[in-house]
Amino acid sequence: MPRMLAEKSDAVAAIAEVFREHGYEGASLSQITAATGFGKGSLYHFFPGGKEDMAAHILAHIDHWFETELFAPLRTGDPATAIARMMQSVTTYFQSGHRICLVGAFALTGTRDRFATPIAHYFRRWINALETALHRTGLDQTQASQQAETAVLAIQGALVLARALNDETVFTRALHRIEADLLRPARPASQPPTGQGSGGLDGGAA
Amino acid sequence: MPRMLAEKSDAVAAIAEVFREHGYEGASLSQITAATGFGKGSLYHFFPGGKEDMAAHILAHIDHWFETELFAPLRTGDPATAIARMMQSVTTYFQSGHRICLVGAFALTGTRDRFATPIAHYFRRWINALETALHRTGLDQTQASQQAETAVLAIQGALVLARALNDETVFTRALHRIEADLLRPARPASQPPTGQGSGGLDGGAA
DNA sequence: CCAATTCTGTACCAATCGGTACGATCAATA
DNA sequence: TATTGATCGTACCGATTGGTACAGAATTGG
Repeated sequence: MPRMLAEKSDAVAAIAEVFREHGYEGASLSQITAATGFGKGSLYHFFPGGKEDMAAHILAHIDHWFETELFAPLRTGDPATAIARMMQSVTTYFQSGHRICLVGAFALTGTRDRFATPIAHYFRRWINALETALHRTGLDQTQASQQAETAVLAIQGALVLARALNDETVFTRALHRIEADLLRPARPASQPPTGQGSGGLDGGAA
Repeated sequence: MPRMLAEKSDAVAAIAEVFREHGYEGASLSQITAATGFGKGSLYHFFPGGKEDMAAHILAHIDHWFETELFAPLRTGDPATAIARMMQSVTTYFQSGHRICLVGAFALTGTRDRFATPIAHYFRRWINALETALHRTGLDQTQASQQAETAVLAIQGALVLARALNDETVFTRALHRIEADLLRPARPASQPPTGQGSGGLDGGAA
């Protein structure tokens, strides 16, 4: 069987950057050919489904990287170490806020409807993995769930705000605070702020 | 002088929704004409600069709305009341997470470079106004600044995550937590955020 | 070596892109 | 009501869109 002259995965990373820059709908094939160095022929050979096929491969690639690099350690490794490693990996991966989260960006436009399943899976697994780690540090299930959701949410917010203000210190400052919150020793059943409770029951999504 | 047959501002709101749906680069003029009901003639009469002109007007409109509805009360009104009102307005404006923040979405793609100034101004003024309110509740300047940045950041993250998971409870849960954090009575001089202290466990981020 | 198969550049397609031109249409004033 | 100038629809422009077709270059197994 003839080996490939070039790797499909070579293109995936380059295309991802085009999507990061212009969004899914805003990215044109000519920009993609320029960024990858591949002609349309090669592109449609690798990705017969066109742009949608490319985006699907990119999301799968991102998902796989986070799974092995972050999620798995959170689920099975030493919790505190895995959490510290997560913050480190996130900082590196997002280049201290200079690089955006493609999954988060996709979630904000109509692109979400096309890729709703992988987008939701990505964040759900991230939150669940972090929740598992927190639970194993001694936090009760409810607090672990809340903290995990809050942390992932804050990372996304940090990416938005750092880019909006064009200030990477916003990102690094936020990540330090998030890490401190996560590694803070478990509090013994702190009383909820009000009787309201904000629907504290588990938020199983649809 | 002939009165206007239709208001420019009528179009602004409709165009904003198109941008929310498809992003700036992904929004086409035909989608805009369909959404507004205006033909290209009217559109280019109102916005001689084309798409970029439209987006600039939209950003100005959003900025003005937030300025009068949120920022001004935060700066001059009763702090606790203004903060509570802010959370209420944010919930309504973003429809509990079903509607995205156009400014935040613009910040994530290359669109940011086109509108860097209004985007940065929007978030900077939001943070500053909230910081002022917090300072007037008794928080010292450093803590007020930190809390304000954290809150605005969390709101943006809540919008991303709620849309990604298609679960509005993520948004409402986050907003309740943010409000509780903001209105929590000032703590007496906890150590500044620069300290990496916390657990003192193995080394933190780079 | 050569054939088989994988890869890749180019030409091409209908459709649509953002934008312009311009005559028709409208409401208000005089 | 006639005039006026803002408002609006439509036809049209060159350029570009996402996508297809296909011949030829590259790379392997035999």
